[in-house]
Amino acid sequence: MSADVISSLHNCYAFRDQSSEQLDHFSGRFHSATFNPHDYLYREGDPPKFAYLIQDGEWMTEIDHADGGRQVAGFGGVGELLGFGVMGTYVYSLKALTIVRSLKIAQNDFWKFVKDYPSIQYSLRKRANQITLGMYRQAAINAKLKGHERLCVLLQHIATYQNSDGMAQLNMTRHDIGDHLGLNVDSVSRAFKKLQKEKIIDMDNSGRQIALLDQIRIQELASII
Amino acid sequence: MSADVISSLHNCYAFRDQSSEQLDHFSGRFHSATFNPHDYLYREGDPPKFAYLIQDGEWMTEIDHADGGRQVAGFGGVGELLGFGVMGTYVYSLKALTIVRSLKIAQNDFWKFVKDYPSIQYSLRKRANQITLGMYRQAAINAKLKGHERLCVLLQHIATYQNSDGMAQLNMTRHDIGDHLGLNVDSVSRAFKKLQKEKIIDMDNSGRQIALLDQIRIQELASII
DNA sequence: CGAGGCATTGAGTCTCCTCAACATGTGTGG
DNA sequence: CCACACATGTTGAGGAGACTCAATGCCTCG
Repeated sequence: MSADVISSLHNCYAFRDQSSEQLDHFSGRFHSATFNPHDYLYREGDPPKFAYLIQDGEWMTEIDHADGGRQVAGFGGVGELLGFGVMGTYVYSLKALTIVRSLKIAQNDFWKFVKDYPSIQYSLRKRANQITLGMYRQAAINAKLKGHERLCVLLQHIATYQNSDGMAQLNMTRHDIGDHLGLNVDSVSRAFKKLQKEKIIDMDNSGRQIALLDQIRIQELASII
Repeated sequence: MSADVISSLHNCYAFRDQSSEQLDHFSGRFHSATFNPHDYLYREGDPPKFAYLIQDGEWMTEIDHADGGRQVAGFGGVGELLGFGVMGTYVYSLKALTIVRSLKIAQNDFWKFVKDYPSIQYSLRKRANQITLGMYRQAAINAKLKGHERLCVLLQHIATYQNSDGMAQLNMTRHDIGDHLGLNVDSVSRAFKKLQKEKIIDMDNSGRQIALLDQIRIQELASII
């Protein structure tokens, strides 16, 4: 039971450098939490109670705008640590796309953990830098690439975190994809159709199961050139 | 002399909570550095030697892409602390737009400072969160707004950090602006022209001095709605 | 004076958005 | 069990906005 927790912590970038003994001291502070598809782990604006370590499943982060518009910040999978910001409230919502198994830890316990083992600080800062860089990249992607090219970037990303060779299982809607890539639903649909016509991808009838037929071409289209 | 350093540190978000005695311990580690317009304080990819606190002047941060393309991450002014990332190299270049007066501190000294006064950690994390949120916002702006609307967002930002009521002095080129907003030079020029024709802004002959004639309308256009 | 960087402007083209119609699947209430 | 609302997705027509390409003017610097 605790061994499962420790093994999950070891697989997270933040705690990778801690010894099993160190993790053992804190493993009792983590508690399992499971969510169904479309559940929110937390919502933008709520006071931050817990940080979450994703053990299994897929999720998306979203930020609402005043008018009902929405920015989908990102999609992700296993091993990410989320919700430990320092802004007084959660700054984005975290939503389950599939069944999500997670370990949650109270903010106070989390920061005590970090304080006791300062090397975690370094890992957190490093990850924060990577995420910020990723957003610079996304801003450039949305600004410079065409719709079907942006889609290639996303398909590569999904195939990577799903670790499923040459396949991408889309657990989000076309609307979600559009809000991430800065396209409307119609344009997302047309972008898929274009890649399919050019035999770069193939789709099943549901439109949710994508075969990446020509990964070299996908890589080319996804490059910021 | 040292009083000048301490006063500058006090005006920076990261050191605002430190006592004058605490700052005094470290003020000797900061050294003045002045840069001319178009100078780089540091370049993307270089090993990080110093962190910089901007005392005076304006700057921009940029990230190069493989092909010669470029993402301008942002423009800014006085009081910002830059270059203390943890990625092994600087992740973006920092370029002076005007004459820039700064205080630089060696990375080792900076992190020793932070270690001695952990509340600085908190400020740094908070600021990092704000910057990441700002990039989410920029991604949404570039994805959803029209050219002249994006320009309004930028003009508001510049007027804010220049703290010059109803005016914006553009110390960057149209090309820089385009690389920030995801537009090409021509489109930037047309966006200015459009705002000018609609009497929302006025420009001098140089095109570098912008009067914000209708700030209410600018606010409306800049809103993500 | 000439070269090069910066900025503007016009013509033509392409991408994406808007709006509308339509298909499919799911859940709810009569 | 059927009728219906609703969410999701696809497709087409028309138009707005941004890009490409080219020409031109201004300014600075050697």
